[in-house]
Amino acid sequence: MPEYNNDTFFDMVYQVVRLIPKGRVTSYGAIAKYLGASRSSRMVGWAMNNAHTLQDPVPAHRVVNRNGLLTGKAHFGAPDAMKNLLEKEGISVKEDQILDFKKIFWDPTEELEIT
DNA sequence: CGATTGACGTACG
DNA sequence: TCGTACGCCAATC
Repeated sequence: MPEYNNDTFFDMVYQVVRLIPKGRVTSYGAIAKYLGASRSSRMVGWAMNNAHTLQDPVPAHRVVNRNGLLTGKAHFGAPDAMKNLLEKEGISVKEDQILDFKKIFWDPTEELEIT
């Protein structure tokens, strides 16, 4: 059974992802950059992978790559699970590509201030 | 314990 | 503009 790995980076990723407002999305790199590890964007993806095992829900469907492409949709079980969740929040998705991505993009480095 | 992989992104040619 | 190479760190093989 998975425990709460409050190491730092991973847990911070989970927290930021949970802070993503409904109907908004962000990118792995944006989160990594917010954490001060812009070059560790891959770890954000790994965090999401581990997030699947967490007890607390993590809206990983609101996290996409820099292109606004649903690269992680394959990890949701169903091919359209991620797309369904996004559209359910009012986000338009076409061919695994988020429409108006630039518009609904939620940048933690701007929306959230580093305390 | 060494090599490979992974939900990415940037740099370089 | 497109394709390839590398970095980053942890988990898995």
